[in-house]
Amino acid sequence: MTELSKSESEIYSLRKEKEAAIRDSKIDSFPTYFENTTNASEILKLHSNLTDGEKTEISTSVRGRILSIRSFGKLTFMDLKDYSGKIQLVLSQEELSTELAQYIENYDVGDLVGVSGNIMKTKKGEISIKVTDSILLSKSLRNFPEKWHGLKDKETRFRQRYLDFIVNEDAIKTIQTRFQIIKLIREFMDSKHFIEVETPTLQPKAGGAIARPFTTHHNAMSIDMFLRIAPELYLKRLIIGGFEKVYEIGKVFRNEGIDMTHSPEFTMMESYQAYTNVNGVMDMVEEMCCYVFSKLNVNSEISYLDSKADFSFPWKRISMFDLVNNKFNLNIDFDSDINSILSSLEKNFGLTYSSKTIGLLVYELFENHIEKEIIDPTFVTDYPKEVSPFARESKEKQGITERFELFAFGSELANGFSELIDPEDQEQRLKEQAIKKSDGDDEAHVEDKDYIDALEYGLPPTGGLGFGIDRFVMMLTNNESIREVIAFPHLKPES
RNA sequence: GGGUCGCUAGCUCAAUUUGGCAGAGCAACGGACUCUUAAUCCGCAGGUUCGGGGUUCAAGUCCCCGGCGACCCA
Repeated sequence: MTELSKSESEIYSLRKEKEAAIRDSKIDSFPTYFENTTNASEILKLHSNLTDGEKTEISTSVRGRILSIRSFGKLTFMDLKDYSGKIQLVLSQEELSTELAQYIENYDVGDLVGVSGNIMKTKKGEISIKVTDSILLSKSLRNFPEKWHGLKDKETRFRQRYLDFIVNEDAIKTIQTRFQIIKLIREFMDSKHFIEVETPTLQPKAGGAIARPFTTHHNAMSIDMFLRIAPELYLKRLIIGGFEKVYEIGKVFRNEGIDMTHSPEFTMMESYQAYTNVNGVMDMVEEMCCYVFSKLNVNSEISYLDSKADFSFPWKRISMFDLVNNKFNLNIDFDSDINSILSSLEKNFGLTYSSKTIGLLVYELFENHIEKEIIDPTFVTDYPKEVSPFARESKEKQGITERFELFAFGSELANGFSELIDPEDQEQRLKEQAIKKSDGDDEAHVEDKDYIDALEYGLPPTGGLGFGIDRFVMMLTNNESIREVIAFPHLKPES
């Protein structure tokens, strides 16, 4: 137990005394099981037609946490909260046995109790339970945050997330929506006959994305291992093995900074489907989001923070080259002369770039000047080969891949492509990454002979997708920070 | 990695500008109260001002070092 301050320990010992009084009472407390007949919101829903002041003989029992107590001496009101909502309890001392009345005197805000009683409506019109019996299920020994202002301090909210969930309805609602969304994504993928799989989280090589991994060590095998930065290369091995449609929802880990949109561990849905390509993947993403929106009753007009976006389908699909050309009034094509474009950018916009290739230049211009401005959901296509080591090169446009990233509200939501299936090409691309790595780029991809071996047995033409669950949830729950959509976001220990 | 701001009672916040007894509301505790729902009224108590050092007669306040957090930038 952490050390308590003086006022905290006073409350602690006081509540310990009340707990002892409860134990000393003839009423047998702290049962391991308490049967309820219904829950708070069900009661409110079923009895809204009562008239003010009406009392019924309908008996009910519920269980939950006491959120507040308003006492009038001989009449006491309490708010009881369970998973479904809140219900008011009315306790009239004259209608309870002396023993039970004394017993309930020992209840505090925060205690978990079971109650039985009859459903009624107060004179002021609040549906309540007139308590006839109650039992303490678990005692709270700590002082709760204030009921009106609640718990605001972000650090405390995330360090003691359970308190946040008890006190802040928005917090619990966000997490509920998160898991509902994940469930809906599963439903959709299952309906499309994808099978859900699990691939290694501990990997001897951290592959499938451009990111710095967390490192660990396996003692028995005596090798360093890495937490996965993506499940990609294993999922494609499953496609090689004959699974034609697979997906995985799980954590990936990237050893990078933490900010409003980045968490070192986050949740991705990755899917791979044989015999389709980048266009099929974009279609599927749209269909999947459509399913989620309709089940969540989300309007196609989505408000997020200060902006509004039109999520009606179909979503715009536009080449990164077109976006850049429109923005800078240029006419860059995959085979343009880089030097004349660099000088034109400098002359007309005062922008100094030293990109080595057309592809890298377009990519940098897009990242620096355009990405943040994309509000309506948009599939940006034609990613340069240099930044897409696993995507298949376009047949028509040299140096450009069949790849897209989906953006909305200035943030990346998804990434997908026609998978590179040629082992020689793949080997060459990873070699280029390895050179970057040896030049000091610790995010560059490692060579992976084992994966190349697998490709040599034949990967069918395949469309792959990575879909960022956390950011999707942020947009649908109107949360600015990724921490809000993660039940237990990481914080540095205090000491 | 750089910058700005913050950390005061269990919670939400004052007091920092100009160094001069560390305060309020809610929660708790004692009392009154049978229809409240931020209940009301009376009373009482609660502090390592994030930690360490320095300046000063005097530091929550100024200076230095450290911790944690928030935001902005790269």
